Amino acid sequence: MPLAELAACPVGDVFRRLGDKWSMLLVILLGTRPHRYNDLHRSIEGISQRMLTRTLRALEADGLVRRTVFPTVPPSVEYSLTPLGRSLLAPLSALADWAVEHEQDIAAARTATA
Amino acid sequence: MPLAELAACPVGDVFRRLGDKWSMLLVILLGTRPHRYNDLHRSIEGISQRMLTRTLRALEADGLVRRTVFPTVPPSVEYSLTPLGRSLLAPLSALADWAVEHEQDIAAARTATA
DNA sequence: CTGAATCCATCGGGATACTG
DNA sequence: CAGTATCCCGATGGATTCAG
Repeated sequence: MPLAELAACPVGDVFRRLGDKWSMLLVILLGTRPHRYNDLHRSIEGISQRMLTRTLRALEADGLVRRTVFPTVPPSVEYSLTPLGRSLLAPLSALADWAVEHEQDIAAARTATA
Repeated sequence: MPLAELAACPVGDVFRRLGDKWSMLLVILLGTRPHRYNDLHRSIEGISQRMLTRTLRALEADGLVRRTVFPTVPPSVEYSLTPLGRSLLAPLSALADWAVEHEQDIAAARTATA
């Protein structure tokens, strides 16, 4: 795999897209099961309504998340991963596993520097 | 793999750390071979001295990058990946491969939305 | 319940100039 | 060569309020 060539390419875009505060968290969470709006709002703990909506809309525009409205009373909206979004779960999990394996290494480096 | 539990954990930290504009680019670039300062500055095309230095320092504090100073005249500084940094290349490549495979999917979703 | 709208603080990040 | 020091701007993101 030509890493040097990949660097300038879409890899950076993907990281910038998912590198914001909540995107990757939402993808992982929606990877477990579909969620409703307030369901997500309660699950995430700390996200504002504004950022939840904005992040969901961005992921929807990227084709990673599907938004399904059920015309009930009161209205109910379900968010789920698209096939593209689900295909992202595998490489995302690889990085998640790395993070878990090495979190104390990073913490150690930080305290050593501090 | 317990995805739901991982979500709240260090995964977010990793993404935020590498999600800035240049970090992941530097890791991939340093994964190919060690580089000197101006070497990186020329290779990256668009990065300012300020951000190059700041990003390198941050990666160094995270224990991902090693900075080696050779006391020559004029001074020469080499940046390379630590073992921890190299261990990150594998999951990073997985995500890079995903980005390359699906870049047209994302582009298609974007134009469909726009 | 599912948002939209507005206001405002913080921060990332670029341009430029200067230094050992 | 390898940085540091300032200045400055736009984007990110939180709090709050309003609405269908």
